[in-house]
This record gives sequence, structure tokens and C-alpha cells, in this order.
Amino acid sequence: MRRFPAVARRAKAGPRCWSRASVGKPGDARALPVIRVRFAPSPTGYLHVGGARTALFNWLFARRHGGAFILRIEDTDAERSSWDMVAGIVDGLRWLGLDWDEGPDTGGPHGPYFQSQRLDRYRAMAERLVVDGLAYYCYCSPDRLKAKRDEAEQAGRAWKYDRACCELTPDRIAAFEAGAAPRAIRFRVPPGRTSFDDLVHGHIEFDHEHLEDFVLLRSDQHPTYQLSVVVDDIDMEITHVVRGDDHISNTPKQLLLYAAFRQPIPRFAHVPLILGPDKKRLSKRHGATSVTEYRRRGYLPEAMVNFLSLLGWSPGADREVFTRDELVAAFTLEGISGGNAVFNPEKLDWFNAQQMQRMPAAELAGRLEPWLRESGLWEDRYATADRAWLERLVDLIRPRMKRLPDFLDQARPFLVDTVEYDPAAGEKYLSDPTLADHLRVLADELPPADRFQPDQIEAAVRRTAERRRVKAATLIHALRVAMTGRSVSPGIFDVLAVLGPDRVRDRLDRVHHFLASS
RNA sequence: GUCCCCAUCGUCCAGAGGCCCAGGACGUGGCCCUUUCAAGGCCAAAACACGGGUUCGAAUCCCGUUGGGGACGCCA
Repeated sequence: MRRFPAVARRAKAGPRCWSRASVGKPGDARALPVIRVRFAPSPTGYLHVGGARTALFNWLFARRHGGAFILRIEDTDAERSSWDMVAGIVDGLRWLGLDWDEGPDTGGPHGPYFQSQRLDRYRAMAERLVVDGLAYYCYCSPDRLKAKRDEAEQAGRAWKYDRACCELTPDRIAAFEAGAAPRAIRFRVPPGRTSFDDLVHGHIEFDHEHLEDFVLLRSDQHPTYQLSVVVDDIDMEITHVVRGDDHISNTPKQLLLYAAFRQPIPRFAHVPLILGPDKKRLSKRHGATSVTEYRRRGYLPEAMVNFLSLLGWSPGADREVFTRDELVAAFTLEGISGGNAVFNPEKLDWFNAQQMQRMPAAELAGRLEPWLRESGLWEDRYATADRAWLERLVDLIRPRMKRLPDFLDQARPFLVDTVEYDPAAGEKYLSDPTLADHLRVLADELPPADRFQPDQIEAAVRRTAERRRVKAATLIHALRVAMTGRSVSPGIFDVLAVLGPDRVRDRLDRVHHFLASS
């Protein structure tokens, strides 16, 4: 039930669709983009993974069809909106690589892109509806309404605005105005039914009976969400509204507004929500939900994008790992599933490992640099003379990484001059008194600098083991502790090779001192 | 309470009436590789919520039940 038979039907009978109305003629260089979508966050919080996925779906859809992706800031709630939040959201989107064609900073022909800068426009549109008789002034005090609502809730009844101001006489109105009573504007909901064909849920229908005469313009002259979203989507020529499931029940109200303004309606695609492990709407108590937090923890934007794209969407094939471009090529709104999705951090880890695995070493090394600097392990020569060496190290470590900072710990033995022996490791692998002689022999067997490669080193170790009549494992384990100070590391022959002959010799000397003194 | 959405392995998805005693991925268990830890390879356990229809045939269509989610603001 999520295919497009509805398109043809609607095109015949229903209001015009943007998707048809805005298609340019072939050869018309100035044709409007066929597709215009937007992400419209409210800066009352950080960019959370749910919002990020909504943004991603919009972005993928726009890029897939060569359309426009617009960023609009819904900051009409001045109380709760803040600049920091705007900056954070913008930052998060940039990090994910979701660039916009029109928005607060980039500008564009349909600006401004802050709702707080479009207040006059909303007011004018609301007044227009009053003039047309489609909306009316409401002088009810919020306190009175709240009391009524609470009362109804107590009684277990549904509350709907009682239309006290719907048909006021001119006298009453004059009285209110004379008393300078604050007034809001409410939409006059006509009787009937409203339906639409959602791109992910199919046909959805509402009886107006369940709608109340909702407020368009608050008494402080600020618009409500219902008004501003519709006015902006009209002004910005939005063709497809891709947003969270939680907006389904707002859609009939908005549809009524499009009709009242006599404007073509966009198509809607309501994407399911992201839930926490307890199947509740994802929130702070589920741990990290902010995109920034995942960045801070060392996840790659590629992994985040990959993971998020597959939460509630499927390319229709048994394929999981995608680059951003591959996602763009594969994305369709029809692939969005209808049910909510549970956020699974373990799978995110896997995607992160996969993306690190597939990235060129040079690229990964670049991502690691800030982390190395931060932890004091960085040397400038890693950017110049030892760049190739660093990339070799990256190749050695990366199969063992889940997140970026994993590198710091695992690569440490390669980045410091002297390693501390882990007591337990020393106890276990350096307690054999014959080890000193074995290792002395090994030191002589090790290949010269120009042939200091894993296979040559391995041959030397095995040869030594045979000669000394000990198991290769004995030497190997001892070597691991000597080289890294630990009992776990990458393959030891690779470790020696990457360490290089000089440092290997240093560390062998050091282990001899250690063995002699214990 | 009312309205709306949803319902396949623990989790994310595939599945458009016969291709399905249901496929892939994460996670889990085992084996292989192996000097450790990973990575990788192979194998395994693991699901169509329930009840009615429709049909020669239903995971797929319809109805109901149950369960989950969302919305019912002068928040967005």
C-alpha cells in the first residue's frame, strides 16, 4: 500500500500537485526543480538522531532527483529557541555531509529562512483568512481554555474548543476590542472529511469532527506551527513534505489551510519514528541521542549516515554497507517502511567498523589526526616524513577498531618511546628464566634493516625457536610483551616490522635488563 | 477517553497470493584460520501476534481482537 496509484487519481480529481504543476517543459533551462524538500528543525534542542534521519531522508530524496534541499529554522517559539541550538543543528548537519541549497546562511530566493523573520507574513496570511470568513478572532483567555480542558480530562472526556467566539455579534466584538482584550485567530473548521495519500502509509482519512477550530495566530501575534509551516511550505514551493510520523495528525489541519489559501498541496511522506530499546520514543534517558555526541565518541559521519539510512528504509536488496553516493543512487520514498524502528547501537558500531575498514588509509589517518593531537600522541613528522609509516600503522590497527579513539589505546605502543610492561602480561610471558638467551639468539637472527619484513621476521623467529628447542609461541608471547608491553596486539611479525629494526633492538635490550633484574 | 499509524527472528530490513516448512544484516553460540586480540570464512539457534474470513492456494487481501506507537496546546 505504498505505491503510487494515488497519484493518477489525485491528479484527475483532487487539487493540483506540485509534482505535476512544477515540472518544466523539456528544454526549458529555467524550469523549477521538480522536487523541493525541506528540513525544518525547531532550535529548542540539539540535533537528535531522529531529526538527523528525517533530514537525511529529505536530503537523499532531493539529491536523488536533482531537487533542492532547504533548511528552515522554525523558531517561532522565541522562549525556547536559542542561537546555540541553531549552531548545533547546523553543525550536526554539516558533519553528516547533508548540505542545503537554501537556508539561513546560504540564503536563497525564498528567504528569510528563519521563521522569526517572517512574522509579518504569517500575520497577513491569517488576517486574510479572517477577511475571507475562513477564520475568526478569538478572545477566549488561555486560562479559561486550560481550565475547561483540565476539567474535561478529569472527567475522562475529550475536549474540543467550544467555539465560544465563532459567531460573536458585532456588539460583543466591539466590547472585547474596547476592553483591549487580546485576540487570537482561529481557523473555522468546516464539517466534512479530509483525506490524503501518504507516500509511505497510503490513504489516510480524517473526519473534521475530531478537529477543533485551531489557533493560527496567537494573541502575541506569533503564528502557531500549523500556520507557519503551511505558509512557508507554500512560499518556498515545497513539493514533498517528508517528516516524522508524529505529524500525521497535523496533516488534515494543514490540508485545510492549503485549501483555504487556494494553493496546490505537496505530497506527504510520513516516516516512522525511532524508538529506544524499550520501544519508547527515543529520548535522553536512552543514552546518547544527539548527533554531536556520536561524533564526540568517535563515530564516522559515513557510518552514522549509513546506519540511519537503514533505520526505516530499505533499498530492497540484501545490502547493508553504502557510501553516501550509493545511498543517493538507491534512495526511494517507497522503500520507507511503515513501522517504528528501534535504535540499535551495536549495529552502529558494526557500520562504523565497516566504514573504517573500507576507507583509504590516508583518509582514516586524517580523521585520526585530531584525536592523536588531543591525546598528545601526535608528532609533526606524521604529517610529513612519517606519513607513510602512520598509514601503515593505521592499516595494522583498523581491523581492531570500533570507534576512532580505539586507535589511541591500541596504537600507543607504536607512538611512544618506551612501553610499560603490563604486570599480568609480564608475569605470564616473561617469567621463564631461559628467555634471555632465546631472545639474544633471536636478536642475531633478525633480518637486516633492508629486509625487515613480516615474512623474514617470522622465518627468523621460527628458526630460533627450532634451534633453541622451544615452541615458537613462547618466543612470540615474550616478544609481544617486550614490544608492546601487553598480551594482546596485532600479529607480532607485523608489529616488529612496523616498529622497525631500531626500536625492536631497543626494546629487546630493555627486556634483557628486565629479565636480568627479576 | 477520542482519532490516527503500525504489527515477519532479541534488533534492523527482504517479502506486491503460489518462487517461502520465510531470505539478508547486527547481536548470540560453534567451528576454521591463528602466536594473542580483532578482522575474515563456514555453520547453527532464532520470526510471519491471535482469531475469523476471501481463495484451489495467504506472511502477503478483508474483518475483528490483542499489543505497541503517535496525536489530541495561544509547543513544534
